[in-house]
Amino acid sequence: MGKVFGRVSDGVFRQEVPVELRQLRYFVAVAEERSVTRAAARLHITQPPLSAQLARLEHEVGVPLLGRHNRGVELTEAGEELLVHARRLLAGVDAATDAVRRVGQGRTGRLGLAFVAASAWSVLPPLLAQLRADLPDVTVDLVQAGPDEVVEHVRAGRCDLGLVHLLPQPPVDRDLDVAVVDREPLVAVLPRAHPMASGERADLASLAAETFLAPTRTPRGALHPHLVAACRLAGFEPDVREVGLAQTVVAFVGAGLGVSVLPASAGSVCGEGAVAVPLRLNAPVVETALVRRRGSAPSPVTRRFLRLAMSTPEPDVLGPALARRPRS
Amino acid sequence: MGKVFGRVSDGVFRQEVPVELRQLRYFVAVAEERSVTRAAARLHITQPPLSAQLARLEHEVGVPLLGRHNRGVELTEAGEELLVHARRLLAGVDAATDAVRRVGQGRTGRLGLAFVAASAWSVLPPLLAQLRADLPDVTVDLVQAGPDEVVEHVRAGRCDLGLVHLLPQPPVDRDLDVAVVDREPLVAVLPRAHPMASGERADLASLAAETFLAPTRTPRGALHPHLVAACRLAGFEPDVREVGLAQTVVAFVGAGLGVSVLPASAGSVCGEGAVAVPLRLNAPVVETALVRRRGSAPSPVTRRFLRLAMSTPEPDVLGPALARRPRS
DNA sequence: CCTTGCCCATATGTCCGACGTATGGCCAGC
DNA sequence: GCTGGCCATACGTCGGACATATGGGCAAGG
Repeated sequence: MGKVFGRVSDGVFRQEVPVELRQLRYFVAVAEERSVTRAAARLHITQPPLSAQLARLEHEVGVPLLGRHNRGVELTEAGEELLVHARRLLAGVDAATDAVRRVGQGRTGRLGLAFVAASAWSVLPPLLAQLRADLPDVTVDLVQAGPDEVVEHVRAGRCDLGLVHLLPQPPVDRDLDVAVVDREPLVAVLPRAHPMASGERADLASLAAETFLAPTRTPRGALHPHLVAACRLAGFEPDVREVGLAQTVVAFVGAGLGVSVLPASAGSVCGEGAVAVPLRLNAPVVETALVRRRGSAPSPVTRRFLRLAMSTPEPDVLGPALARRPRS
Repeated sequence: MGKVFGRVSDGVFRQEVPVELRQLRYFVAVAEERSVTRAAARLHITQPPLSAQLARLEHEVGVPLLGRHNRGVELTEAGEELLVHARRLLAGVDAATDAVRRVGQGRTGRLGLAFVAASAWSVLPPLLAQLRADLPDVTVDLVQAGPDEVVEHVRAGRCDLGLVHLLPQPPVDRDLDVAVVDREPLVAVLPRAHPMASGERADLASLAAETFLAPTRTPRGALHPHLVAACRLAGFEPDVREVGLAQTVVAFVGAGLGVSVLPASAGSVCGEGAVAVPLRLNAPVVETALVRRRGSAPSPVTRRFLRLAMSTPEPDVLGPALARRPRS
């Protein structure tokens, strides 16, 4: 063991042979078995290489760790000290790999999610509930914003995902990935006192003379174009008045200021004064989608969340949603 | 690298390839350099094996840790997580080896030390002071006891070391190691009013008629036999009265109950009524020694303390003490 | 006292894996 | 389109980790 050259005094000839985890694992086994032979059996190796690793470890640390007898080995004080540290370190390695694995699998982490207000009526709550149930260690940073701001947040990387309604003819965004997570038919939103409010189905064409209330028109705002498109499909050009958010539209309809055409989920917030009535035929569909910046790879949490959103059967008025694009 | 059989999907074929510290060290270097090539240079290896180790680590953890570009690499979220853990673990390994080394070198630990009361006047205080100065992280468990109990504590392994006076003709203890740490001449202890108390030197023979006070006689008690031996050397058999500990002897002498012969250090506790006077000639010497059980190897702290005690020039009335038995 | 048994250390051969050299592919910048 | 930088792959080499075989030392038992 002792080299012919070099003093035995500690520190000399410590030629940078770092400690390895294998040695710590072996040492713990030997310490627990109080025997090299039994430890070797437990480690599924033979005794000589285990002895060699122990000698190596002792050389690296620079102090004897084991007292050898003919009945086995005993720990020196330094060995007892090392045993405590080694157990802690090995447990730390396991915990670390677990933590890293969890992050890598998206089971731990943060998700920045921008969404338009209207989605809080429909897809967002069940999505978040599912997320909390499946991935309790994922923190969601929610940002409510208008449609344009949502897309801008995603483009700028400030949010991982955005939740918006798609336009009737969605533009091709080269830099965005789009995944539809919900489809809703449009419905007529009428004052409770309206003659058509009590009917099973509403005939859009017969509303042609009414004042139509719509959310504010913006480049990415989809509800306004959907309203206009629905009216045109029914054969007339609506008299549109912009009043802000969809929820404001519903409130104004309730106040008798006009009628509107909105996604079906708007019916859940109609309150006292307004009612939602399905359209008689050819009800256009509004798609709600998650958008993601395409440039960089999605974070593990993002991937996981997307998988969740695509695999979850959404409450879909039309029927089972088509899960698009299982993986890129 | 990939075997012909087995899917590439993660998790399959995780055939128990544990993470090694080398990989963590490499990974930290790469993470810090944000470049495999630069990290390889820093690690004094070439780039390909470093890439291989990284791939191996990623395979073992099961999730990608690095995003590769043509300008270098970037950490994934899992990589960032691992970086934190890896730094902590590597620092933990260094701290652990340091701690173990300290224990192994006796720079940290506990020392059980039994001692006789009289040694607290002479060798013990400077020894403890030296210990606190040189090895501040060593805790000393002090046990004061009679000579027999001290030896018994050491024999039973309850104390690492014992500090006792040696008998005039010390018995050969097969199972004990003895290291003399101090030599003191015997002195006469006289009442201040005693005719001989004012002299430079005391003539023991002329005290032959006095009552001699001595510590209680026990098998290992050395002071009583030393007193008797000194008197016999002076040519008379003393009239001895046992009164307990050496400090009691001094107090009784001060009270005028008799005279005594004790190690020179007794003079430092004589107080008002008693004085210590060197003997005229042939003053016998009392040796104070550390005793240790021979059976088992001494603990690192014990070794270190013994080295300290042997190397320290003790305040020796005779002159430089002979350091006996540097190592067994 | 000698034998037996157990356990750890040493010697030696084999093989995997860590490393080095050479090379290819990919992407940015000129 | 060419160049340069960077990472991955291919392949040969060598050290080290492991297995087999053997030696030595101590305790228990004859």
